[in-house]
Amino acid sequence: MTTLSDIAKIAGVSSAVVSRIVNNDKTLRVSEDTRQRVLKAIDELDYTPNIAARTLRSAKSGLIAMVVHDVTNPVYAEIMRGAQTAAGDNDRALLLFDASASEQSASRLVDIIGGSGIDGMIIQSAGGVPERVLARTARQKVPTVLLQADLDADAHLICLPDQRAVEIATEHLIALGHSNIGCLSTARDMTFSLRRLEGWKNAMATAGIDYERQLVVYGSSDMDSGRTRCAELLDNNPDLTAVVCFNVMAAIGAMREIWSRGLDIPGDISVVAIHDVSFAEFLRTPLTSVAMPLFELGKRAVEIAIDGTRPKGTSTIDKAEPQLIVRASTAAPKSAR
Amino acid sequence: MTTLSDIAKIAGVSSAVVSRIVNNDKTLRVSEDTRQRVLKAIDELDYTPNIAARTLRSAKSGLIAMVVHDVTNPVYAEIMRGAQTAAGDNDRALLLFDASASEQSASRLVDIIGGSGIDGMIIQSAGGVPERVLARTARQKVPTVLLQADLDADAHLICLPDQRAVEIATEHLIALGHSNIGCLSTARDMTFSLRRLEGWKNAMATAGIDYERQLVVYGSSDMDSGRTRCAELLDNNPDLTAVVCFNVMAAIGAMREIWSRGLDIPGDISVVAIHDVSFAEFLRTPLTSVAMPLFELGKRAVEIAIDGTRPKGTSTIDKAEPQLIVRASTAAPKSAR
DNA sequence: TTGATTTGGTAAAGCGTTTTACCAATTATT
DNA sequence: AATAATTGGTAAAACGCTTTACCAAATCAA
Repeated sequence: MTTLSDIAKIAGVSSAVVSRIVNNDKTLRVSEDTRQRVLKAIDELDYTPNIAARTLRSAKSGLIAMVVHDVTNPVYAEIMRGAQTAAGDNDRALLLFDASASEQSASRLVDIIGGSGIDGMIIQSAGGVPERVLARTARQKVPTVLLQADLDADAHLICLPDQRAVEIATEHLIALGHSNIGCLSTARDMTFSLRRLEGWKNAMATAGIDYERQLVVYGSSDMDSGRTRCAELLDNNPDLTAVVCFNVMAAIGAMREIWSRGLDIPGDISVVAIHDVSFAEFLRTPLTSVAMPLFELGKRAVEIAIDGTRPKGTSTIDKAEPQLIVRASTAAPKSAR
Repeated sequence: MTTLSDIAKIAGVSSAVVSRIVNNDKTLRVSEDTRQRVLKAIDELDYTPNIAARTLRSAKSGLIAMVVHDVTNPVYAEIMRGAQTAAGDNDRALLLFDASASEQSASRLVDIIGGSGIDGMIIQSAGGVPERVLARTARQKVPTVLLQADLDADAHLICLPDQRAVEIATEHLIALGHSNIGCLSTARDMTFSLRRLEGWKNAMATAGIDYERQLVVYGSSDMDSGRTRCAELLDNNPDLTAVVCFNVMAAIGAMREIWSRGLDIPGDISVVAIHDVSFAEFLRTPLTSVAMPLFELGKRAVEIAIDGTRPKGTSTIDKAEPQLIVRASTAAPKSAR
């Protein structure tokens, strides 16, 4: 491999000069002639700095770890694309960990954190992250950005306008005439679930509708969970006419359960999901959803992770209101027809 | 940070011993007593080897780069999960690059390759990878694994049973009575598209059905492309009664086009897709598909990338036959009813 | 007793950068 | 002409690890 000193030798300077030219050191004074010689040598030998040496010396790897709950969920994929883009734009690369993959994967992550292998960490998967990972990031003072779900950790937190999104979804149902509206929530211990629940309660209260505890069930964000939790919801609430699902994949599972009972959507039950996906329109019943800026969430996460100056705290991505996209899965309840 | 020599000092040995214990060097002879002292110190100080130093010295980073065409496509996400799992199981981590993300991202990748930052490279996105990336991997002799699409590169190639999958799909349509069967292919310059096309031709020929060039259109693997190419297909082949789609997301786009013309699936046109997705069953018309071992593909890619002994060449993942999953999007053509 | 072997380690040379401190020549100032 | 300031660099010390070559002391064989 070509090294700094190879270049230095050819250009007839010390490697210090080459390093400082490569890194664009403004305090370096060098004649234009010398600079050109160095640049020429770099170009001719196609020199690229060795990452490991640079990392060792500078203690900056240029790598950001991203822990995602489940890469196959299109919702999270969109976040990843945002993160990916921001990483590229800021000369970083993304180390991906799927929390639902092997346990080994977490061990590896702990080693990388402990070994000063990353400059920052983004956690999309609060519930699925082993305690030891968090402990390590804390000990190593790795700037950590939590997405959506707060944790008892010294970290940044970026949120979506969760409460507002669910308010919008619920208000939509209420406007259609529903009052028996269930909540297919995500995990109980995630703070974003709670914010969303507030949105539901708020919309219900504002409309003067009484709500009961049994109108809420907690699950995760996949189809299977959506189906089983929705079954509970239906069993416990025979009069239910609508359900707000906190994740679009869970919503698909919920629809499956509804259909499997011979019920019609939206004839018997209206369904609205938080987050939109590209194929929502082409489902058996096109799914009404509330879109949120997922790409932006990923992008901002990276930006915050690499911005050492920003004080820790919570920020919300609320440039735009969540967008209600009305499709066929919501309609007036029978009672209102 | 705790370093090797911190441990050495505490345990009263040289850092060489500590290193060799950490790395589990079988040629090291050391008294059980000493070993325990070292292990104890490591445990107490919570020592983790510095990744950069290790990489610099050993020229092995433990990182594998994975270039994916589009992380939001669930088909590719499944490949990533496989890769992720294998990486964890082999003490590696995955560096993710989305070829459809920023151009900067590719530059960053080139720098990392040039800087000896990765031990291996997996390319899922043959068409989308800039020439300079390939040039760098070649120059750096980074073990490269191509997924599905061959390139003019010195690399491993892993394929799925593409031809067989399309044969199965096409045979299914033929068995239903179709003979006017179109092909919604993926990119023309990808070798897997060609293999799949062979499958179609083969099935057609075996059934004694004439086929014409205009029954094939080439596109990419997203919904938009599926829609526009399917439009061409329908325009050019008024008698078409079925279409085989080489990617499931493109298939959804194709269905959209078919529906938008007021045609019925499968009443007027049958649709079958290569690759299954979790929600295929819940589409407006449940989609008949042929499932292939995507997870396995990702897993094997990592295994091959890190196995330095394996000679370069092509391998196919064909433990199991592609699975035809018959749903509602395929039926007998009108002429046969 | 002597020589050979085994045991249980050690010393030190890199790996390729970055960065700080320093300096010899040249030019400017008085 | 003497001093000061600027120009255009250089030297060398880390960063933390791996690995090769080497060695003193203890044990063993004959």
